[in-house]
Amino acid sequence: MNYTLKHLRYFTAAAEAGSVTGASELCHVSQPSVSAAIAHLEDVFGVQLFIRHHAQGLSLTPAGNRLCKAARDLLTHAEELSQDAAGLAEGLSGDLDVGCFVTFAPFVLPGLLRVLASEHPAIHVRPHEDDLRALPEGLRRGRYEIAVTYDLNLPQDIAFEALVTVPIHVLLPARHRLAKRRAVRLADLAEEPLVLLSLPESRNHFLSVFAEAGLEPNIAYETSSFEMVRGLVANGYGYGLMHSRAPHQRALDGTPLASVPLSEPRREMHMGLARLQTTRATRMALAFAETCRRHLPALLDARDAG
Amino acid sequence: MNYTLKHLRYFTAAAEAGSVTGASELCHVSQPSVSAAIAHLEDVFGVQLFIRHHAQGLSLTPAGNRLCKAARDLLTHAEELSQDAAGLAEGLSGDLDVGCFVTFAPFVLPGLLRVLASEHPAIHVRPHEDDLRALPEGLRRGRYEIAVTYDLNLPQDIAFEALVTVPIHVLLPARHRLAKRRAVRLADLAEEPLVLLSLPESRNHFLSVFAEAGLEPNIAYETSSFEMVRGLVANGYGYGLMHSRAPHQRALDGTPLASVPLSEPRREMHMGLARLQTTRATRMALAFAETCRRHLPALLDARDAG
DNA sequence: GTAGTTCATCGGCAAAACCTATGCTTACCC
DNA sequence: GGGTAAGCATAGGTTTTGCCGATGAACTAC
Repeated sequence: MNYTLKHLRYFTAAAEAGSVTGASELCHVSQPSVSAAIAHLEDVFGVQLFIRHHAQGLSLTPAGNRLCKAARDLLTHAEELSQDAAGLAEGLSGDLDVGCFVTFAPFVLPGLLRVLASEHPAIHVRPHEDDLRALPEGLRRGRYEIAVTYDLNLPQDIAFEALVTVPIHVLLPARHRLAKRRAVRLADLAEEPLVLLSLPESRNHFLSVFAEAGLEPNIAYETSSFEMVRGLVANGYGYGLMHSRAPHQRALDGTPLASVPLSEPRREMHMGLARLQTTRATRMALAFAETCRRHLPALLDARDAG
Repeated sequence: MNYTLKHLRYFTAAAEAGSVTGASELCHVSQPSVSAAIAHLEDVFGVQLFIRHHAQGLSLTPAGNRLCKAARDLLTHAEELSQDAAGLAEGLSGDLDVGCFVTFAPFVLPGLLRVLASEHPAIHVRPHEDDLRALPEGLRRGRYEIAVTYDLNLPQDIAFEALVTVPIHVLLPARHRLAKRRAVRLADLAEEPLVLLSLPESRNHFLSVFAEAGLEPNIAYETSSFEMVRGLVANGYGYGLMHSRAPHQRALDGTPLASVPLSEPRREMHMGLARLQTTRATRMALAFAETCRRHLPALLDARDAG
């Protein structure tokens, strides 16, 4: 058997009021309740807490005095815990863990965080970059409570809200024969060597684009790095397929490259927000989602315009 | 309605075990109890704490993770409070508030503290010096839980345990005609001027000694300071009556004086321990009392021999 | 498909907390 | 000194809470 926070509250109230009756009024309970709580604490602690003065209240014993200070500390600590919880639940301040698909994280997160910081300065986002297969697992394991991702093979337990339709662009060397076209068709590319971005889910996605058209690509290289694809393409090792587009036309080694839209209509793919179906969102997550809804499309358009 | 420490215990156990069932075994309660506790916390905090994986346990949400750390802190804090209480009740370590009659405090407390420190090194005594009237009040107000005092007019609510019988000594100037006697009678003194130690209770005590003998003293001076009495007596302003005897024969100004026992049998007065009737002693107080029983007589004898 | 695992819910029961009423002790006042 | 007021403790009865066993629901794994 042990003590409860309520016992401590009645005890400290009695110490403050200097009487059981006074404490009972402070705590809005009956006088016997306070009396019993004090007796209970004296029992479990094995220490006399108060000296009873008949008809004129109580005094703390030396031991009671020390325990009263400790009890007050514990109660304020408990109060802080409640405050923390309330802050997490309702407040728009504190840390918010957000997952994001690693490839486009540097394209969208900085802008989103900037907007969020202006709308909700007290929210501090902790970004977690993962590939498309790790993101649902991160949500399930509670590493983050919301994620920005593509709707590629999302499991049933993930709720997805599409925000932006993302087209496929073809990356070509700057001097490639197709680089000046306004659009290219899959059939134009089938014979060319492909530098494939090979990440979980996205790899299959690109291949299925060809399969739906009854074509099979000619895979020359596979890499999991966005910038590696661009470097290989720029240097003439093949063409690349991308959803994310950089605002400039150079690979990291300075070699120029071109980006041309794919002309065929395809099954659309979307960038959007993913959360667990079953969980209740915190207010911070809701605020983040609202910011994404309002600003994510514009952020991507601005990139395209630039 | 609020949360209890038990709720937090079940919650943190579930976080550690990664499952409700595991937590129920850790806490030796049924699985529904843990389940209900978590649901209750999620309700009062308004935050989802866990992500439920059907058939394979739980994961903390980001918010749950933060609250879990806070809950663990609070629980260890609560555990410390219990430890403190247990230490106060049973342990022989910590602070012990002790009252002592101001006049003889410098005669007995240093020696007592030295013996106590060797027997119970972890007990730290905080001495509180008061006059005989303030001591019972200090006990009642919880300023200290035990006191070393005389049994002079002690109220009914004070329990007194006599340890040493203290005789009255007569202080005389070194060259006084009675200074060489082995003992003096009250009748020898009645006409002499008296330098009276005038503290609450003790003043009346000295006067009643004369009254019982049918005599009335000739009060020349009154002072509340032990050393002031000695100084006045040494310089020839009268004789003094004392229960406490210094180990030397000089007043603070260097003037010599003599100390002679009073010969008459009188109502005895005792030095001993005072506590409130109704309170239960802590183990530290009991240890202090035992130390006093064993060493206080010897300490006073040694003083007399020296 | 079947067995195993795990969490949530339900109904009953026991413990605890609470309240009203009362008793007991002391302080205060005429 | 007796009466009154103040204040804590106890008693009895009611409500609330906590706990358990059983059951249901949802998923995994073979």
